[in-house]
Amino acid sequence: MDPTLDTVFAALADPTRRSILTMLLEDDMAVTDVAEPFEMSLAAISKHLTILAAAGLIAQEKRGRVKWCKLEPDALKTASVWMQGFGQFEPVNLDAFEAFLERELGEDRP
Amino acid sequence: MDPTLDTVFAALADPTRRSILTMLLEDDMAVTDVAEPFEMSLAAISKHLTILAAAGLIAQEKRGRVKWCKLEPDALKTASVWMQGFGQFEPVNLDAFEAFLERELGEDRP
DNA sequence: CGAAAGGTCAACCGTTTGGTTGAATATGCC
DNA sequence: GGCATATTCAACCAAACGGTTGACCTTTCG
Repeated sequence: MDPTLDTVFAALADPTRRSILTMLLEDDMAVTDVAEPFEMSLAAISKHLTILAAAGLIAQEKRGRVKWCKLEPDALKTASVWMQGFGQFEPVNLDAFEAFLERELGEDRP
Repeated sequence: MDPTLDTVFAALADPTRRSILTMLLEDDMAVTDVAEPFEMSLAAISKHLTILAAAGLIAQEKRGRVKWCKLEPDALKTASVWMQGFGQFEPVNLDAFEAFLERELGEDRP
């Protein structure tokens, strides 16, 4: 909808929402299944998903009574490009990039 | 200092703070000079700078009565790497990532 | 049909955020 | 010493955030 840098970065600032994105890296999920590993109400997760969708980070499609959530990484591009403007000072760090999948797909989930 | 993804993304979520970072791309600045173009109080800018420093995005060094602020892009690297992890499945974003690497690697050439 | 499952809505609550103002604290300068 | 400059501190405020609960639709299924 209106994925500005504000909304994207604000959406990414919450650990629960980042965990949700990481979960969606593996597969599309229904809202209830997204909520399952978290120790908070379904309504709270529903709100988080709304925020992620408003930021353009996920898309939600209702099929039957189930609402499927899937990753929509385009919104990340805007923010990523913005950040890379500062990257000119960064040394190359492929190690960190490789460590990403290990760390995020491993530890980060509740 | 505790530059987590939480604090980094939260710091980046505010447009004023992103503007400050952009200004600091050009040169190090004193707090008063950072505040000058904004239509808000000096105290407000001082708070923003504290948040940026807590996120590790800037460093502040006091010389005399002037506190100099300089960009500290290392904290961005963590967040950038995190984001790029999502981009790898997206062809469009893959291009951005390749461009990023090309630029970074290009610095070594004469 | 009626009941259960999947989600959202609405109202509420405590905490955080982003801003203000005025006083306070250093530091530099004549 | 005394005054201006640079910056932070403290108290306050409205709005936004992250969560809860209970009521409410919609869809599926026996």
